[in-house]
Amino acid sequence: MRPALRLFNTASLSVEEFKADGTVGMYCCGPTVYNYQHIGNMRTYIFEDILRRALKAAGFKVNHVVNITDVGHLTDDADSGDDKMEKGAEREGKTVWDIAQKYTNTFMQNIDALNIEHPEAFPRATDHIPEMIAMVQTLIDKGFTYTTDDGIYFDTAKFPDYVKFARLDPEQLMAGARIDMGEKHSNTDFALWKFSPKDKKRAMEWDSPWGVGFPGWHIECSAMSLKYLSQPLDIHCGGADHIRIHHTNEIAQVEAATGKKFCRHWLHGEWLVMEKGEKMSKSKGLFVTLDVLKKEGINPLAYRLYCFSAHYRSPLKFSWTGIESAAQSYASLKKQVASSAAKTDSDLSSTRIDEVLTAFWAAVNDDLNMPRALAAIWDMLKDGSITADEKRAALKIADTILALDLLKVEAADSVTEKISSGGSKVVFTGSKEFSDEHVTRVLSIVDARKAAKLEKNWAESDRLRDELVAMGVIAKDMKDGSTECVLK
RNA sequence: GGCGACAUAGCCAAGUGGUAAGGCCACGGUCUGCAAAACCGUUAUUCCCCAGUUCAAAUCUGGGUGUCGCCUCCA
Repeated sequence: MRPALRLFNTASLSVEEFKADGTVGMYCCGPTVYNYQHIGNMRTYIFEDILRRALKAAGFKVNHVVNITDVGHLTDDADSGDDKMEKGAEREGKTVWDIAQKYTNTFMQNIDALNIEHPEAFPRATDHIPEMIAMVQTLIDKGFTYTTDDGIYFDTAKFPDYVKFARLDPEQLMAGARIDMGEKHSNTDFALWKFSPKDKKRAMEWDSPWGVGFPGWHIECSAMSLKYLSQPLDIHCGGADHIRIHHTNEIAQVEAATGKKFCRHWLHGEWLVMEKGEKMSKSKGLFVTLDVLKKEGINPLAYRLYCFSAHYRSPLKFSWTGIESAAQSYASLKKQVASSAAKTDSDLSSTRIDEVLTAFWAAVNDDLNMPRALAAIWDMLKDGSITADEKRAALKIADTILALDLLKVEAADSVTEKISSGGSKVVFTGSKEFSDEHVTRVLSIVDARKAAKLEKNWAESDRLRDELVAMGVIAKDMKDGSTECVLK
């Protein structure tokens, strides 16, 4: 018996049993494609992927939508702010459209590398300008807006429930305001449509009933979520930063426009933080991408495992020693699976598998507690009362959530086999690439060491191994007489 | 300035009233000429500090210290 799926809801600040009729409509805030997504962004998508997989495991169908934000929002709320897409284009000497395509592509590559399932829809903001204009028009018609010199604004004073979701105190927000109010009536009012500057043509702008301009920063998610999902949405996710501004504004504009509840269940992922606890952020230039990880020889799935070490609602500290320990953990997990599991798939009763995975499902369904779920997997692997067949079958099921390719045998392409001139078999492993001459030198040292070992000249063979270490090579003597060289 | 979160072993962390999960590292053992790998085992009388509630507190309350986040685009 698996327990019912329980999930934290930001709206109630408590863990609730999740219920839905059949299909779950789920909207997750996606990337703005003006630059690389860093691994902190990826942490949120991994959390949402676990949510998606847990929903499916609990028997729900999922209709999952993730937006691609390819409209340039401003870097700040004042007129002086630059458009991020335009800045990206300027930086790389390309058009904004090229920039959007480039970073959409790398985003897709990244999520694929992390075994993140694709949602049912990936709508792009620029394909939905008419829907956004229609929603703004509705809000205008219903009297929730006012117009200033630079745009059409949502009047939060007309929506008394505005403060409810994030439990805001408008007076206090006012007191802390650091931004230029411009002509806004209230600090919490936000733009629905911005007019293009009169003296400058923007790279991305559209005609509207109110003049040439571009959509405000919150309208796209609202317009697109309502186009692809039925209201109220069952689930809406995003990063923790979205609670106070983005999601609060979304609720206001949607509920004002439709008169109906926007979304039932909200989940927010916490930050990946740097060693001092500061969040990884693009604007601070403090970030690591998946490609950087890969260059350092870290398997993306080791990063996925790293994300499971903390609960999604807790900040997770990132460090290089941390990611290396995750890589180590990932390697040893796969080795355990390979060595302890039987070679063939077996048909075991699902009751028995669920029994073996009791602790695992209890953890997953308890608000996606992946640290506990992983602990359950380690405990299961060490449990002598569970057979190898059962372990393998259980891991296959657990991997529908973990998606760590636990049963997949690694392709041997990172392993190179060479025969030295002395006839020794040398197997090269490891992530670093070495030049041909470097490899040749390693081979000759391996030969020399082998000769020394045959003469039982241990001092010489140890010296030669040290020499290899100095070159960044760890030599292991294998049972079959070959030498494995790990390049570091 | 306002609001909020967090503080658990060397590191990453789970645990929200019943006597400290798990991973990595380290250490010991088996194996090895020695190593490496693998396997087995060990590692927090204690959860930032002080006071309180309770039969019982890492978990609740009050105070203090520290770190971070949000209030501006942001996962």
